Formats: sequence, structure tokens, C-alpha cells
Amino acid sequence: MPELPEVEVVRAGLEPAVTGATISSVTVLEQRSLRRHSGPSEDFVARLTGRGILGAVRRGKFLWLPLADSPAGESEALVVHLGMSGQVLLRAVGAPNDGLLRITFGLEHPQHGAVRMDFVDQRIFGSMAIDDLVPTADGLPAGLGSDAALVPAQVAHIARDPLDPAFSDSGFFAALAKRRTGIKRALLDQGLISGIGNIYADESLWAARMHFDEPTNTLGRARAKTLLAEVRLVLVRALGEGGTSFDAQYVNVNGASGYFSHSLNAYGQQGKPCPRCGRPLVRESFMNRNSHFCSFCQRMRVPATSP
DNA sequence: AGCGAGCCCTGCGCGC
DNA sequence: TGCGCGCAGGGCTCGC
Repeated sequence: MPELPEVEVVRAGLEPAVTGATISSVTVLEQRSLRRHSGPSEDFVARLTGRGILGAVRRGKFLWLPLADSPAGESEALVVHLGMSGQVLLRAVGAPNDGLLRITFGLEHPQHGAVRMDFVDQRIFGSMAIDDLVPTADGLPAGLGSDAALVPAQVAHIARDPLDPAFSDSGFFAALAKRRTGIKRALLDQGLISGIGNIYADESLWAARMHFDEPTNTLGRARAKTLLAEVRLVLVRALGEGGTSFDAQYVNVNGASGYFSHSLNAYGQQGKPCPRCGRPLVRESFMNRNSHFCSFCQRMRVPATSP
């Protein structure tokens, strides 16, 4: 469950269950799910077993669980990226294993007792890793879920997401004005603004009535503001509905689906009438993926030339 | 700097 | 019923 709302649903579901819990056991069933971990699976298991979990933090599509008792004062965290098809599920001890289970943790919580935390991932684009926490560049809290200004080293290059109170709107507008690229490319660039993927990029652009390939440097401050406002609106609405689920793949920690797929205006709606103007929505190949949009409402805007 | 291509993968739904 | 194809929410690296 990839984009910000889906990852936030997972974070919020994990937070009460894992904060204060101790990892009693770790079993790695699929080595490739540790692609982002620097050591072998034995190292991963040995370093996690017996450790306490301090919370659940998210920036963009990255999730991490800060760990207690880090060696030599170095702060460490268990970093999770769901990739295209990853899930983190909380299950009763003894529940049957999912066929796509890659890594499983036994957790012991002082109040809630024993629970299992399962990392399930069909395509293995997702991964887990132990990583060092490093200070944030701006000294502000790294993401949602913790006040600590510490971010996993492998997440440090990821920009803040638009729901982060420390996200700089003016910094984002300035970066857009400086870049020579298309607006959807910019929205999908996790180093510029994080958390947005193909679904919410298309939904935001539809809401803002912008063509996906409109150049960022001629967008102008007012239209950039409109776009950012629509991005936030779409993300918040999707979060309110538990994220977007097209099938059983994208679920919360209890395995339940979100409902935002019923609210999609553009993504996956090719051939259907545009909810605004009634003309058929189209799908166009873009960046090895697809863009879904209304070719009437979202016409390429020709920037006004100075007289 | 920015971009396209390639790569990492499995499983599903569809048309034949 | 079975097979092959196209498709899928992401991100990293490389060469131009």
C-alpha cells in the first residue's frame, strides 16, 4: 500500500500496538525483503531480538520504528518501505501464515500481551532494514509520530511530505520555479515533495485542472499554490477514508480495505465521463506508467508571454 | 540537472 | 481449461 495515506493508515495502526513493546522473536522467510539492510539476515535477527520499540514514525512513504538500547549511543530504527505491494499486519499469535509472508516478528507488549507483526509482500519491492538515525538537516522533527529530529540515514534524502508541519511551502514553490521539468514528474520526485504516487498525482492534477506535463518553471506562484492545496486536500480526504484499496492487497494493520477508490475522479477512470465536464477521461503512457486525465479540463496551459 | 531505460519481482485478470 | 500477455500503488542506478 504505497502512497502517503495508505502508509499513514499503517503507521497509525501500528503506533499503539508497537510503542513500548519488545521484539521477542524475528523470522526472515525471504532474504530479498532485506535488500535495504546492510548485513545478512542473521545480523538483522540478532540485532532486533530483545530490543524495545519506541514508536512508529513516517515521512512520505517511509515508515520507521525507533529502537531502544541502541549500541554506543547511536540511535537505530527498523525502517520499513512497503514498495508496491507490502503490508504490515498485526495478528494473533498462532494465526495461520499468509502465503506471501516474508518476515515475521513476535512482539510482547506490557499491556496488550503477545502479538505477531507480519511483513507480507507480493512483489518484494518493499523491504525492511536496520538503519542509523541521523540528525535532520533543519533540526526539526523528522516526521509524523515523533518529536525527535532524527531520521534514518537512508531516508535523509527524502523530502518532507505536504502534511508535515515543517514542510516549507515557499521552499517548494521556489524549487518548482527553478526546475526545468513537468509538474507530474515534480510531484512524483520524492526528493522534492514526498508521499505522492501515481494515484494522488493524477487526482491532484485533475482537481487543480492542470496538464501533467505543464512545465514547473512557468507555473507561477498562484497556480503552484492551488496545486499544493489540492494535493493536501486529496491526501487528507483519502486518509479520512482509510486510503485507496483496489483489491485485498492494500489494507490496514488489521487487513481491512480503505474506501477512497470510490472517490477517485481520474485515476483508473479512463473512458468514463469526467465528473466535471462529462467528456471521456483518457489514459496516456508516462514515465513507464500511465497518466489519467481530462484532456479538456486539463489542457496544457500556454504561459503568457510578456508584451 | 534531468530524463529515459532498465532493473528489482509476483500474481492477477483478460482475451484467445 | 489453459496459456500468454499486459498490467499494477515504488524507487534505485546508470548512461546520455
